[in-house]
Amino acid sequence: MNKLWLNFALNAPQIHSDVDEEMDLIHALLDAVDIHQTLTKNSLDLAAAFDLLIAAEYYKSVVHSGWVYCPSDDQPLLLYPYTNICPRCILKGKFEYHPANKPGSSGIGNATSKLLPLFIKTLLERNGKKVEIRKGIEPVDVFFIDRSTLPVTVFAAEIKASPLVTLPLAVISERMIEMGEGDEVAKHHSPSDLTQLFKARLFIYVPSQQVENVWSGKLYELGTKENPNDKFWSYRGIRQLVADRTFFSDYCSFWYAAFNSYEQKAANSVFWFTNACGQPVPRPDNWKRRRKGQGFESVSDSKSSVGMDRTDDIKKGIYQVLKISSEGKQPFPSAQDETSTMSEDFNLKVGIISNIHAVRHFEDYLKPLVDIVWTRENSRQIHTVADLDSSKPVFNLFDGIITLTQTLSRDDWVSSYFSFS
DNA sequence: ACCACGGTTCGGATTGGGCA
DNA sequence: TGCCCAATCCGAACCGTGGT
Repeated sequence: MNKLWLNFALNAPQIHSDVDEEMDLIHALLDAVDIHQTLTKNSLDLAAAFDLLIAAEYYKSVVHSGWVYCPSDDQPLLLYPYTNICPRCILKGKFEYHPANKPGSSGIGNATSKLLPLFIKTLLERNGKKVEIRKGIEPVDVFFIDRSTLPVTVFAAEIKASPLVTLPLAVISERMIEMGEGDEVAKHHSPSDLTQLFKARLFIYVPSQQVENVWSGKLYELGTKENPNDKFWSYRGIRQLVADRTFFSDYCSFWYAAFNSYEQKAANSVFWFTNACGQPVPRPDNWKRRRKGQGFESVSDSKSSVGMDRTDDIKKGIYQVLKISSEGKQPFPSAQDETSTMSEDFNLKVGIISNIHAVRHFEDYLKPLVDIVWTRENSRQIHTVADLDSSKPVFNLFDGIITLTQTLSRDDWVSSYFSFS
């Protein structure tokens, strides 16, 4: 039963980016947000920008397989989608199944739980705050440390990060033909390898609204992945792209629409680009069945939810903050602890950090809990606060839930420190 | 250096609640 | 009642860490 994590919070290793490309992209994204936000004043820009950072991470692992050949329009494309459909056909209202290209769980978890703290740190620093982020241990993911207060304030955070959308990659293809009944015919919509991946001109496919609810894809050039070891091609590409105001403005318009449809489960074709969009409606006759059972594939499973919106994750997060608070804010006195000297005195705050607030599940899963305060008391005779020793401290279940889209705070320090604008 | 361990995310399988 | 889908349960794959 040690509380090492508490004693070493101030001395834990600092989190830093070991590659320039990451910090370069973060700054470029925040520059783009600054410029765009002065025009639109839309509070979603930060979260939209963060999705591009995750996208850069996803695009790292693009491979030759997993592309879909889409012959429609005058320009055939090979597309590399991140939900289970052809992204171009869906904009015409047609569900054309093709498996999504989510990278494996392993690397991505680590990357995002580092990228979100770095993104927030950079953001706060650009607003003139001094920020230290340190690697948490045991139940804590990351510590945010504010040394401008006395005593020092330490925010112990549980991190949950997951993108709303990852836009498909695209390459321009020549029109393909195949053998039909003894004659060559135009190749139809089908899975295909991109045999010339390296040095191919890779684009991001951005849905752009023509007229009310009519969308069509625009291609923005990202650049090239030079060879298998070219890990940061997408970081370079997106950094250059976001300097283009047209791109960022188009992208944000799309992202707002996607966010709205995610929130309302609206009947909008860009809805099908968002994670956790569920089953296609109406389901086409030839829609793919699941491997087992009589169910059908989804476009994107409700489990692959957005931000902190996965139900399992909310529950896990609440347990974590409760455990951290209980151990950290009101330590059990024990002989062992008396002898161990706390390296420094600090004020502990506890909360959850995510890219996007719990849009769908706040009402059912979080709202009933937000106003809970607690204390530890082993008497069974407590029925009102008056039964408690009046000097007994009482704590918040969490001091804040900080996300790029919305901050829920129950603490003055949290409110002022994590104000993003 | 190696290994065992626990933590991460993702996604397949199962459960169960709401609705026709 | 039976069907459908989101919620939940659980395991795979993988990573970092701490002990030997």
